[in-house]
Amino acid sequence: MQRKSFDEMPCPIARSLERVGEWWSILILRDAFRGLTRFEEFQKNLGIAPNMLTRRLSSLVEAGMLERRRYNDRPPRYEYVLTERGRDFRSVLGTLMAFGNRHFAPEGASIMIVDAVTGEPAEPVLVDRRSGRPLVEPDFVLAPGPAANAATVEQLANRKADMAPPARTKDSDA
Amino acid sequence: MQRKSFDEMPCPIARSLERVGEWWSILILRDAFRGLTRFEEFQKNLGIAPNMLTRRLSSLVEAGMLERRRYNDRPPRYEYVLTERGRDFRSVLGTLMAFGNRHFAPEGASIMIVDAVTGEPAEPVLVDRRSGRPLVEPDFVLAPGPAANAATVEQLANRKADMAPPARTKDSDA
DNA sequence: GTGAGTCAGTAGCATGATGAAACTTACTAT
DNA sequence: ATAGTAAGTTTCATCATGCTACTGACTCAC
Repeated sequence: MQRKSFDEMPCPIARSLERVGEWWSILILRDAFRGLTRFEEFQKNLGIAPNMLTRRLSSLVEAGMLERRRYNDRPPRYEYVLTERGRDFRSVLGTLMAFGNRHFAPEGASIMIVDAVTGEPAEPVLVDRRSGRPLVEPDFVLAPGPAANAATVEQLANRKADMAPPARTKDSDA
Repeated sequence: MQRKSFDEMPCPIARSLERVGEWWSILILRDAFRGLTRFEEFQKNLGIAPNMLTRRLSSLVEAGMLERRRYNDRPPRYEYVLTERGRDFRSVLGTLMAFGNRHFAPEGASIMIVDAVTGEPAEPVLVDRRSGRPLVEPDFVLAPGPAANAATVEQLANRKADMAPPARTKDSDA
């Protein structure tokens, strides 16, 4: 069975995962952010099999996250560099890193984001750019966007308090 | 071949992906944030095969992201609710949603985060909680944490400008 | 008290994704 | 001419994914 595609789903999370959700893809992007560009560099650093690396790099190029470019003509040699879209993935990696450090690093953080000048560790939080307010539960909610379909609208209407713990009501009225 | 484990890697991103990086897992969490709790709800909404759903729910429970709890005794019925750790995954979903909306929603956003009062769409950015400054390239950099191993330290030392485009130097001195 | 429906799964099997190891191509360096 | 490097491709085993059908334990309508 082919892996089911998320691409038809109207959800931006599903669409993103369709491009970067495969095994290895995100780690390749992580390494690209750390400055790796060459096939061999990725291969050594990740311990990935070369055939897998070929497939993942190709799909990331196809998704517009990486650009494959020849840096040497004879012999032909290629490197993979982040595109603008790829660089925009930074915030996702940032939150994922922070999440991992909070929950899966019992020995303490092994890598973190720090102030470039002071060296002070940063504490990444997601906020609204304009107001600067953190995007947390009661202040901000999920809502259908301009391109939402009926199903999305209905699903969101069914429970506005999208991040709420178990304030279940359906049991009674179903 | 068994899927290679990321768990031994000292990287918080790799560790997180080990728990939530499988196909479907993140979409299940997304639905949990939208208020779904029951097996059947997930199954219908995602269009996932029931055996896959069973496996993914179990692994998310094992990872401490969801809690399986009995809400009915006769017959035994279970629901899956986000744990504290699971709720902490919110920021990752938020950035992923924003990223997907920016790059893979040509028809426009179908779902977004809005101000609960005004309905104004939020623009999610990642900032340092204390200073409020956005976590972007020249101001903030990656650095080894207290639990970093030698390899991590060296890799980061090799290129401090972690997000920099192709300012390659290794060609010349290698 | 029989049949239909609901909920939360299991079981069986086809197919495709993942992975290890070996091999290839096209050069450069000694 | 031999070894080494960089960027892959090929082959093949095995594991994960996915579809369909089925089960178990009940509840509710008639």
